[in-house]
Amino acid sequence: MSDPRGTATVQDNGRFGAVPEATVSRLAVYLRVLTSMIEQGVTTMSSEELATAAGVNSATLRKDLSYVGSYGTRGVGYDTARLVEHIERLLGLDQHHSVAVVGIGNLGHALANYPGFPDRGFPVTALFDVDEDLIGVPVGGLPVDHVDSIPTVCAEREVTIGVICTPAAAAQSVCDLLVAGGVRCILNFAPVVLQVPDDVEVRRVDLAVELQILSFHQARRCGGGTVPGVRSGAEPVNPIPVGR
Amino acid sequence: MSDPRGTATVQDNGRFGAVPEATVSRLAVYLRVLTSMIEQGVTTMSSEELATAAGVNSATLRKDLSYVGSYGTRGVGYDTARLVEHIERLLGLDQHHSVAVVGIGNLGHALANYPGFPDRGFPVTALFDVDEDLIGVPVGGLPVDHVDSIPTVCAEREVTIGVICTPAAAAQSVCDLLVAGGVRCILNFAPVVLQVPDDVEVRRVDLAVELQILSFHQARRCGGGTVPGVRSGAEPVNPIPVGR
DNA sequence: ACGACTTTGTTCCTGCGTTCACAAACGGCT
DNA sequence: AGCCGTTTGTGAACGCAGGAACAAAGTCGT
Repeated sequence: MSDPRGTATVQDNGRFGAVPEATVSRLAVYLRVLTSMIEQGVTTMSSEELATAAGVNSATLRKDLSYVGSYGTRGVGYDTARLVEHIERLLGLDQHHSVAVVGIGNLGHALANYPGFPDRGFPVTALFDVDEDLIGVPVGGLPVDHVDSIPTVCAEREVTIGVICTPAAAAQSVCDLLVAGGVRCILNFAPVVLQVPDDVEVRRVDLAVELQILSFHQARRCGGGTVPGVRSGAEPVNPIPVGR
Repeated sequence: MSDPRGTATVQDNGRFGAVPEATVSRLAVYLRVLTSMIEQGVTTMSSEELATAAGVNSATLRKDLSYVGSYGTRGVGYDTARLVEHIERLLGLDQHHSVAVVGIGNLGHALANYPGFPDRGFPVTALFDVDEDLIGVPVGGLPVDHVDSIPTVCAEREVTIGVICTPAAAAQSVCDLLVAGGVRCILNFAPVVLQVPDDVEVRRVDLAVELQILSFHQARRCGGGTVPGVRSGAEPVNPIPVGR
């Protein structure tokens, strides 16, 4: 009934020991920084340098790297090329990936053309929409297929990751189609909580939620600003118990 | 030097007691579920119902709501309308918000037209780009201004949130311009860690990182599957010490 | 009007994640 | 060759978040 997924630790089961979820997301950041530095000709970085570049504590970084069985050299630092290689392997980036984008609206269109996907090893190989006018139209060099063909096309092209950019109402049915097509990783931009089998991993990105979080922080900083007159009128001036 | 921001608890300072960061993001989700239910005519929900709809534990939900000084009725549940009102106030949504999008490429174009922003209280009131061909062109009914005018335009239109969709190389300078224009909340889609003053809040959304996290989970589940031939060839078969 | 049931609000506790601090290891210099 | 400074890797402590369990409170039925 309850779904403990979310911020839980990834309970190993495989080749590597258990790697915390938080570490995984940071590893992806390190990877980006490292590749960027390699392009600039940097061959060695200390944990301190890499940590500041990634915006984290150096101790956290070293502990994160210890999960990948890191090969740093004491007194020198990390070999950037080797570290990239190891992180990529841990993240499974040495395996084949193929992305399908469902819902070619504004956002889907943008993601279909997003260079960051193919650049980082995630080629987009299938596009889907329900709109007949879009079917067959090439977007970013790839024709759009009908959502009904999701299961067959995804199976054919060995799609590993599905990206849902549909309206909220269509998201669950699209999700079911992706799962039927063998897709077990889903990135969901629709503002709904998807129901999936246990062996399917869903990550939700809600852009409006991000703005609301920012709004909270600003309201917090500004201090005042609560508009009067919204209250029901029966409550005391300070209804919220301050402190805990 | 080190920047502990990120997953730290929001250390109060204001009208409400300290609210954990994780709670804030969930509150935004509850808000979306609640407004959706209200549209369907639901006037009362129990913590159990709301929790399952939001995909969280009911105890967690109740604890979250306790931070907003919740007004539930024991034996009945929560009045949806009142709860929405309280959450909106806590998140600062009763205050005026105005969003600027910088970088009108594929992604910026999509965000400028993203209905979820105005629908949830975040009207987009300014667009910026560096491309001369785009200046003056209306996107979603709003003309694009040059990035050089960011400080003045943001100040004029009282922009509270800046969204950066530029290439990585331009992100920091754009960020500086936004800060100069009085913007203190920034949503950054560029894959770089921005340097900002202490009173500016930055949230980063890296779409490729999301895919990499999914990739990790899939690699983890599949078990084997490491493609041979990519290796340098000097390492033993099992270079990573299994277990810790 | 009273009892029983439902549901909230809260307290305690467990577990994870982050940080500090230190010992082991390695390169460079004399 | 041996010493020293530097940096990694890790063990321990701290703090926060999540989950279970329970008492207070309020409603519904009789």
